[in-house]
Amino acid sequence: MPKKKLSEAVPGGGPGGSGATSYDVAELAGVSQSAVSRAFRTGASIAPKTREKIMRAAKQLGYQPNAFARGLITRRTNLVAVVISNLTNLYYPEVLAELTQRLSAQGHRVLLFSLASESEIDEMLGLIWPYRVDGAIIAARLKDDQIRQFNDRGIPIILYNRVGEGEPAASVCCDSASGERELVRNLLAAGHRRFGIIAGPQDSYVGEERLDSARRHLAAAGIEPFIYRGGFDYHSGDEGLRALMEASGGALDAVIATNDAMALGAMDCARGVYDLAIPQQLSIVGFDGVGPATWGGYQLTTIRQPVRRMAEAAVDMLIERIEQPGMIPEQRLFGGELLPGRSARLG
Amino acid sequence: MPKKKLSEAVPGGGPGGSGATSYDVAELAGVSQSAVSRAFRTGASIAPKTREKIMRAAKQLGYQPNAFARGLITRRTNLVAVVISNLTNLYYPEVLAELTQRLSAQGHRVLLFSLASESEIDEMLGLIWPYRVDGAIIAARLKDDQIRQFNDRGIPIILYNRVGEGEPAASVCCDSASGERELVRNLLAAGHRRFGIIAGPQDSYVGEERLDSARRHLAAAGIEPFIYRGGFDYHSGDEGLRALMEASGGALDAVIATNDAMALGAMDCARGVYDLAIPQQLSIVGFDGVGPATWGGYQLTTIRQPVRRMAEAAVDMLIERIEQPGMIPEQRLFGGELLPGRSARLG
DNA sequence: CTGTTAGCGCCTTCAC
DNA sequence: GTGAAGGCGCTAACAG
Repeated sequence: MPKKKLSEAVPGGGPGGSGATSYDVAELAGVSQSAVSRAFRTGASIAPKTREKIMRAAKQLGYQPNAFARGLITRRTNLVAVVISNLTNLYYPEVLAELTQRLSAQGHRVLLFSLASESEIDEMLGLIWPYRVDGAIIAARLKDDQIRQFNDRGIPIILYNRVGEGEPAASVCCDSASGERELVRNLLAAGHRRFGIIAGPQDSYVGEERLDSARRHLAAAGIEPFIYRGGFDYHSGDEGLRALMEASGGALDAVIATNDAMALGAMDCARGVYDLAIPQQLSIVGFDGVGPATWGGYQLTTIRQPVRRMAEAAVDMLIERIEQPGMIPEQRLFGGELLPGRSARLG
Repeated sequence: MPKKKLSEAVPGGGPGGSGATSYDVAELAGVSQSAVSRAFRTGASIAPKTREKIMRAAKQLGYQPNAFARGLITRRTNLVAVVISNLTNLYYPEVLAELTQRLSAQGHRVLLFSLASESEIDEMLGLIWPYRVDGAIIAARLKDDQIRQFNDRGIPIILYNRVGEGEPAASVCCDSASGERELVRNLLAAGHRRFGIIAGPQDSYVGEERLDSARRHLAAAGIEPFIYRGGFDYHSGDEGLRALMEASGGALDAVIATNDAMALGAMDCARGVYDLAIPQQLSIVGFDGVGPATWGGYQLTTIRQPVRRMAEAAVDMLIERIEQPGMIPEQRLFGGELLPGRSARLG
C-alpha cells in the first residue's frame, strides 16, 4: 500500500486539474505508481496485460499524465515557441497553419507569440524562458544578442525568412534574390524600361533583399527605378502607385512591389484612379503568392513561396536539432515559383 | 549552507534549461532559496534591499523561474488554449492576433491548436489535458460531451462565434440574425426581388444562423431564394454564382453570401464571367468585414464584426472565470456594423 | 517485467 | 521579514 496521499475525493478534481494522479490510477488498477508511469511512456517495458488494466483504470478516472511534472524531470516540455511579428500580414496565416499542424503531428505543442512591433522582442523573450521550450521557430527580426540568448541556453531555433547577421543560426528562406531576378529579367525582355518599385519597411529582412535584388538587376540594364517605401500592406500599394506616378510624371512601364498585398493595392489604384489597363498600359508584379493574388479580379504575376515545403523544412530542422543538440547551423534556401498571372507582360 | 544540489557548473546549463535554479541565485546572493522565490512572486513580503540583491544575482545568472515547477505547485499554468478550426479563413488571423496580444497583456501564454477538420477535436482535447491549461477560447464546433469534459475538469472556456447546444457554456458571438436581417431589409427596400444565397458548410454554426436568418426574412416578404452550398472559401463564391445563374436562368437581382470570401468570389465571377455591372445589374452582399472586402476593387457591402471588442470580451470573460471559478455561463452578443460599400443597391 | 527510492525546481506552510 | 521542511506529480535509476 503506497503511503503517498491520493488526490482528494472530488471526481472532477480541484480547479485546473483533472484531479486524478498516477497514484489514483495505480490504486484502482492494483499496481504501483511507476507501472502507471510506464504505461504512459512510449518504449517502456511493460506487460501488455498490465498496461491494459492500467489504461482501463485511467480512462475511468479521466487520467492524463501531467505534462508539468513530466517536463520538470525530463527537461523536455514538448513545447515549441512560434513567434510571428505581424499576423495580419496575409502571408502568415498559411505558414502558421502549416507549422502548427506539422508540429502537432510530431508531438509538439505550439506556444504562440505575436508582436505588435519588433521592439517587443526582448519583452517576449522574458515570457518564453520560464516555459523551457524545446525549440523555437521565429519569423521576426532577431538581433544577434537575442539569437545568442537562445544559443547560450541551448535552445535550438529556426529563423523563418530571415538569417542571423553575425551570430550563426539555422534558417529557412525563400530565395528573394533569384525570384526578383526572374521577374526583372522577364519584364526587361518584354520591353519595359521605366520602372517603379514599391518597397517594404526597412526593418523587414526579405523586403530589403527583394528591393536590393530588383535594383541590382535593373542597374545592370542601365535602369534606375523610382522607389517608394511602404509598409507591406494593401494601402501602401495604393499610396505607392500614386507617389510613383507623380514622381515619374505618369511615365511608367512597370511596377515591382516587394510583396503581394502592396501589388494588389497598386493594381486597384492603377485601374480605379488612373484608369490604366493592366497589363497593356502598366505591368505590376508582386511577391509571395498569397491567396488573393490568384483571385479572378487580380491574377497577379508574382513569385509563389513554397510555403508547405518551407514549413516542413523548418519543422524537420528544428526537431533534428532538438533530438540531437549541437548540430551545425544550416541555411536552407527554397526557390520560388513564377506565377505568370495576367498583371504583367513577360518576355 | 543548503544541502540541496546546485545546478552543475556549465554556465549555459544543460540542454533545454537556462541552468540556473533558485538555489544558485540564493547562494550567489547569500540568502535562502525561499527568499529568491519570494522575490519573484508578486505580493510576497520581502525587504526591498533583499529583493534587489537577489535580482542582481538572478540577472547575472540569467535566472528565470521555471514555469513547470511553479505550475506544478500552484496549479496555475498561465496557459490558455486557443483552438481555431481553419486558420486560413481570412477572418481568423485578425481574431488570433487580438486574442494573443490581449492574453499576453494579462499574463497568459497562448497554446495554439488548429484543426484541419472538425473531426480532430477529440484527438486535440487529449493533447490539451496534460498541459493543465487555465482556460480555453474555442472557435470550433464542440459537441456537448466535449464541452462537458471542460466543465468536469473545472476548466473555463469561452466559445467564439458558437454557442453550446445543450451543455451550458459562456460565449461571445456576433449577431448573425440581426446582421443578416439588416442586409435583407435594405435589399428589399431597394426593390430586389429575385434572390440567390451562397451558404456555408452545414457544420458551421454561424453559417447556418446567417442562412436561416436570410431565408426567414425573405420568406416574410414572400420570397423564396435559390440556394447554393459552398465551403466559405473564395472559390465557392465563383462556383456558387455559376450555379445560381443556371438555376435562376440568369434572372437574379441580388446574391447574399454568408461570408465575405464567397461574396468576393461571386463578384469576380459576375464581372469576369457574366459581364454584369455591380451593383447596377446585380447586388452582392457578404458578412464579416475582412480586410479584402474594403479593397478598392471590391468595396463589398457587408456586415463588419466588431473583432476587437469581441476578442476583448472573450479574454475578459475568460480571465474572470479563471480567477473566480463557478461563474454562471453568460452569452454576449455583439451587433455588427453595416458597411455600405458599393457592391449592392440598398434602400 | 515490476516495485522502491530519490529527486526535478519551486511554492507553501510554519517557526523564528 | 526570513529560513527550514515538506510536497506538487512524475520519471529515472536501481533492486528484485
